[in-house]
Amino acid sequence: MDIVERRAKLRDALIDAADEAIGRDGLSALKARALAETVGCAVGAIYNVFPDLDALIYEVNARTLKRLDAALAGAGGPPGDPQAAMQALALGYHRFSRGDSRHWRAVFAHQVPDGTMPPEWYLGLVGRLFRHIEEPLATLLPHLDGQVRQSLARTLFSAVHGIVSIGLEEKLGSTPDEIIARGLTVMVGAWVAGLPIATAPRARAAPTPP
Amino acid sequence: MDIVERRAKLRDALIDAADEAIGRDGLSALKARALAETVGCAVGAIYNVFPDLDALIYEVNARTLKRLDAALAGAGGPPGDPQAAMQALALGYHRFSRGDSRHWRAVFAHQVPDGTMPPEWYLGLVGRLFRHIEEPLATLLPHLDGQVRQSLARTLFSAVHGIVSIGLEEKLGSTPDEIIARGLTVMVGAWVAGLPIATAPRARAAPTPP
DNA sequence: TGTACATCAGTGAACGCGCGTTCACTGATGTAC
DNA sequence: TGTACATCAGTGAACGCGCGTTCACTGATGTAC
Repeated sequence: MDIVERRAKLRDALIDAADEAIGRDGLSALKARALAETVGCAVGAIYNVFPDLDALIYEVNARTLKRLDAALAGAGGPPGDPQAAMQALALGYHRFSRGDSRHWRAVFAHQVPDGTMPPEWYLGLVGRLFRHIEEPLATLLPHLDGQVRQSLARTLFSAVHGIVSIGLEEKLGSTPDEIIARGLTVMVGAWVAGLPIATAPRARAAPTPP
Repeated sequence: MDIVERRAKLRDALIDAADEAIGRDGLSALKARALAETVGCAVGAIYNVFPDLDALIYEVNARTLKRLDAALAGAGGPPGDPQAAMQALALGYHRFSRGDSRHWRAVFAHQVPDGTMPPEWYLGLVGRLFRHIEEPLATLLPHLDGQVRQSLARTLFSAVHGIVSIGLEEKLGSTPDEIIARGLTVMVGAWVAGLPIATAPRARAAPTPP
C-alpha cells in the first residue's frame, strides 16, 4: 500500500470514527485518545494527518452540512410557489435536525477559541445552505438588494432554528413534533405573506410597528 | 460585626463580583481564584458560602431573570390588545438581551453536568417569565388546555429567541437591530393572527399544511 | 540479489495547562468560670 | 477584670482530573550502489 494511500485511509478512518462518536455521544465526547483507540493508531498519528482536533471537527461538521444540503434539495415544494417552498424547507430542516440531532448540535456547539474564523471552504458550505432560502426569496423579491436578501434569509433561518431547537433540547416536557411542525408552517407562511411583494400585492399578515 | 452578618456580606460580595465578571467577560470567564482575589478572600472561603460555583452561577442568573422579568412587566402594550401585547413582549425581550447580552447568554450557556436539574426556586423564576407570554395567550384562548397553552408559549418564545439570538452572536455581518425588530413584530403578529381564536375569528395568516 | 544507509510514518509516555475543590492548619472571637 | 479553653471562619498550598499536544525514539519501507 502506497504511503499516500495509507495516509488517506487513516484520515478517512479518523473522520469516520469522529463522525460516529459525535453522532453517538455529542461533540463533547470527542477525545483524541478514544479516537486513536477506535481507529487503532497512536494518539500522535492523529497529528500527522490533522493539525489539531478542530480541523477534524470541521470535517465531520462539513459532512453534516452536506447531508443537510441534500435533504433540503430533496425537500423542495412546488416550483411555482415560493411560499410553499419555504415552508417545505423549514419542515425539511426540522426533520433533519430531529433525525440527526447530535450531529446537528455539534455544528453549532463547535466554536474555535480566540477570534479565529472557520476555514474558507467550510464557510462556503454554509453559504450554499443559505442559498436554499435565498432562492425562493429572490423569486418573490427579484429587485431586492443582495445584502438585504441575505439579511432576510438569516432572520428567517434564525426563527426557524429557534423553533426547531426547542425539540433538540433534551429537557423534560419537550414539545411534540406535530406542534413544532405546525408552528413552523404558520410562522414561515405568515413571514412570507408579510413581505412587501412587488409582483402581486397581498395583505400584510400583521400590522408593522410605527 | 456578627458572624451571620459577615457571612451574608461575603455571600453578597461574591454574587456581586461574579455578576460583574460574567457581565464583563461572559460565563466562561468566571474563575474561583479570580473571584476570591476580587472579593479579597481566600479561594476556600467561597466554599464556606456556596457548595460549588454552579450554585453561585444560579444566583447570578437569577438576578438576570429578575431583571428580565421587570423589563417585560414594563414593556406591556395596550391592555385590551393581546396581539400588540405579545409584540411588545418580543421587542422588550430583544431590547433586554441586546443591552445585557453577556448576562443573557450566561443563562443559556450554564448547564450543569450529568442529569441534574436546576434548583426548584430557579425553575420558579423561569416559569414566572413564561407567564408573561401565557397571559395574553389566555385572553385570546380562554378555554385552552393549560398544557397546550404552555406548549404554545414555549414555541413562540423559541422563535423569538431564535431571531433575537442572531444579534447576540458576535460574528461578522450581524443583522441590524431595525431588521430584527421588524422581523419580530411581523412574526409574532402573524403567529397570533394564525391562532384559532374563539371570540372573534380572523383570517389565517397562512395556509396550514394538509 | 544483497548490503548499507536514509527517510519518515507511527508510537505512547510525558508535558503542560487550566481549574474546581479539598483539607490541615491559624488565629480571631466568644464563652466559662 | 483576667485567664484558660473551645469554636469555627478564614487560609492558600496542594490535590486531582481531564485532556490536547509534543517529542525523542523505533522500525518498517524505500533507495543507492
